[in-house]
Amino acid sequence: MLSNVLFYSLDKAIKQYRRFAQANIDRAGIAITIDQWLVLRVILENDDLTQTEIGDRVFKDQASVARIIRLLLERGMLVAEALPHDGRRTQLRVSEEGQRILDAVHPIVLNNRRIALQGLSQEDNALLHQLLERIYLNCTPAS
Amino acid sequence: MLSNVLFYSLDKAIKQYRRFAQANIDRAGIAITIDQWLVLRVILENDDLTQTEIGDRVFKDQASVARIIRLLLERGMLVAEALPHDGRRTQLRVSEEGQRILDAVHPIVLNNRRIALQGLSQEDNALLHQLLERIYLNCTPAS
DNA sequence: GCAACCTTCATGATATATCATACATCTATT
DNA sequence: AATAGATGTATGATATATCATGAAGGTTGC
Repeated sequence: MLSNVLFYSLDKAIKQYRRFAQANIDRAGIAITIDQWLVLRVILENDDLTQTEIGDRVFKDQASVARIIRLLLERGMLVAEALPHDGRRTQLRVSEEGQRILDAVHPIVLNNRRIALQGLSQEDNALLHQLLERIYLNCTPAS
Repeated sequence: MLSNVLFYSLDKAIKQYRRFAQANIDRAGIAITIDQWLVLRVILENDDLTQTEIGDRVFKDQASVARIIRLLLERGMLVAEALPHDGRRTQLRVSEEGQRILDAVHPIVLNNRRIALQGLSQEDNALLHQLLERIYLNCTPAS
């Protein structure tokens, strides 16, 4: 039975949550995807990461991060300036427009989470995080 | 903190599991993606579904299913024949090659699940499914 | 039997994921 | 300082996700 497949249950929950969350952002008239939002948030919190480091934090490939950053630059949510000490990199900064969008998305994210977790106790929530982390570790090759 | 974001934890676990599972299939020299495998399995279990119905079961868009089916046909894992009573549809069947691949993937899937769930008790496992289902329902608009 | 509507499937556009690779630049070693 | 190796970024190819739409076929009501 497919429903016994762990992948299937996880995939089902995350996809529904993703659709729900994205729909609520869209409905608010905010032009950003969840993935772009994640990257933008990481850059806001730490603006001197490489693309690979950003990818580690948001669990994306460097190539995906590169393309998301390009979009965020094109749409004016990020600005870049050359770094004098390393010609390969640029200094990324969340622009005012980017900050405006982050501010607008924030309450929506909180509300999404609240609705998604309705009926789950604090202990359920903690256990869920713990189990997900355990699965993550189990699937992570020893390094 | 990003780690507080439900989406983030779910995304992290499912992505790592997906990479782990796909790597094990690749390592066995089997040329199929997890998503193709899911669709193939559903067709094996029920070969008279429309693309939309298949999509409902594997939690994919009809457009995604259409493209996955085209690939499965191109790679000889599925065969199609016209349905006399409805010119829009075709009868899909898992080919011998498709069955061979399903058989080869099966033990790998079981092993993936076993490893991913190491250290989780029966109750943990049941609770995980239950919590994921609850999140799914919470994110599903009343219909 | 025809018109209006619905279903099924295909496909274009855009975003993301993954792998591989190319290119530039930086660092370490000698 | 020159070179070898490591790092940072961009991009091509392929697969998938989502939305929108088009085209063909089916169904219903009249």
